[in-house]
Amino acid sequence: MPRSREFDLVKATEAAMKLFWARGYLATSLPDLLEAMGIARSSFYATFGTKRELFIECLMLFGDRTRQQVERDAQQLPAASLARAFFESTLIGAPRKRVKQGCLLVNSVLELADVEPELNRKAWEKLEAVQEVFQRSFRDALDRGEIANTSSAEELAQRVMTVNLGLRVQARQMKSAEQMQKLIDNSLAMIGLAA
Amino acid sequence: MPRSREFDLVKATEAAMKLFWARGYLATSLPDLLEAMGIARSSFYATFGTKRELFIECLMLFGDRTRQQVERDAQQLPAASLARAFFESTLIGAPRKRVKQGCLLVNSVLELADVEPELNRKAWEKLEAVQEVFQRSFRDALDRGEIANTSSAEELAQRVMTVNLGLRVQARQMKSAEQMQKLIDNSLAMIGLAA
DNA sequence: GTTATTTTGAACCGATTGGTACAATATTGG
DNA sequence: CCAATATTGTACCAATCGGTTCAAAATAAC
Repeated sequence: MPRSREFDLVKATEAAMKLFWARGYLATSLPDLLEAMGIARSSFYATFGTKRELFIECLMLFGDRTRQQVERDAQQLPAASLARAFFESTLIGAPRKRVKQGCLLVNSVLELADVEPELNRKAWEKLEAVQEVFQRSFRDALDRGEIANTSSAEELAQRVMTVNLGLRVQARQMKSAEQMQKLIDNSLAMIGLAA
Repeated sequence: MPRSREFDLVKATEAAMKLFWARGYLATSLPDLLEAMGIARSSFYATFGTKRELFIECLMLFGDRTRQQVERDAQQLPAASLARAFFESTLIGAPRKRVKQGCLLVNSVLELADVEPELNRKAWEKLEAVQEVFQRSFRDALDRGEIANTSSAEELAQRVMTVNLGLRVQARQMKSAEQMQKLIDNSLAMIGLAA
């Protein structure tokens, strides 16, 4: 048997994801990817297929990780503070550089809406999956009476999603963490979850 | 004196704007622009300069028109219903195709954040100008006591901006006008302006 | 008609795009 | 050492990118 080991496949995918995340799908060239991933052109096509296929992998990776994070939080936190935990961990707790990259899914959905409908659809589905986690959490909390039932679980999740999208766009412009914190506080107050 | 007339300069710029609006800056090629504008390659460079310069023109045109529209509404409507007027006119009243294009400024800000900092800055400034119109309107209304002073004008304008960004992203995915209307209603309820 | 100039179309530029082909090399198990 | 294969580097591909050049054609004022 032959040379069995490869480069770290996950690490390489993550490096690509970070690049797509920062620059977008179209603006990320193949040489850019190769350098960031630390592999040769031939290995790239042998391992990951086309740039498109790799990008889809990155979308999946990012989407699944985000959903899993919210699911973990949903098991440990009351539904009313789930949104704050999500916003603060990704928009305050994360390194400033990463915050300024916004969200790969949101970036992709906007960049590719008219240009790459299939990629756009995949990204949007992942965003909807996250919204559903919020919605389930709100539904459970409503059933248990932990939340005032002035709004439905669907409406609450929709609000979180709208605010989330708005915050991700602004995150790409934001200067200080203080401004971001104010923005988050104001947004959470607006959603109407006392917590 | 010579051949004085040209093609319609404004019409051509608008055609370019629509293309940038739908596809984004990077994904819009020069041949695409020429066909949509109905002019020859040589005329393009003689009249508009580079693709970049034309794009800046389009950003300015779009931003100024949007701000002017909000300013007009602000003179005729109570501040509390300004946001609804803005959202409904651009997200419900407009042709479905245009709604799905979202907002040129929002699209650009997200697409170009890391790739074209200067273009990103110009787009963001235009967005801030719109936010300021909202803020002025809220301030006047607060001074006149037309709005409950539970939130400051700055906070209210910030909320409108966050919701606006969120809605524009979702507009690129939305199917029916009914869903969009629900989303708008839910968002306006969240902002907390009884009107 | 003559002259001035806008507009056009086509040819051309170097650079870059995503993707392929392949021989050389490095590493593994036997 | 030998055989098998993962990986590399390089050369190459056609296509497209944004941008330039320039002569020909169209249109205007005189």
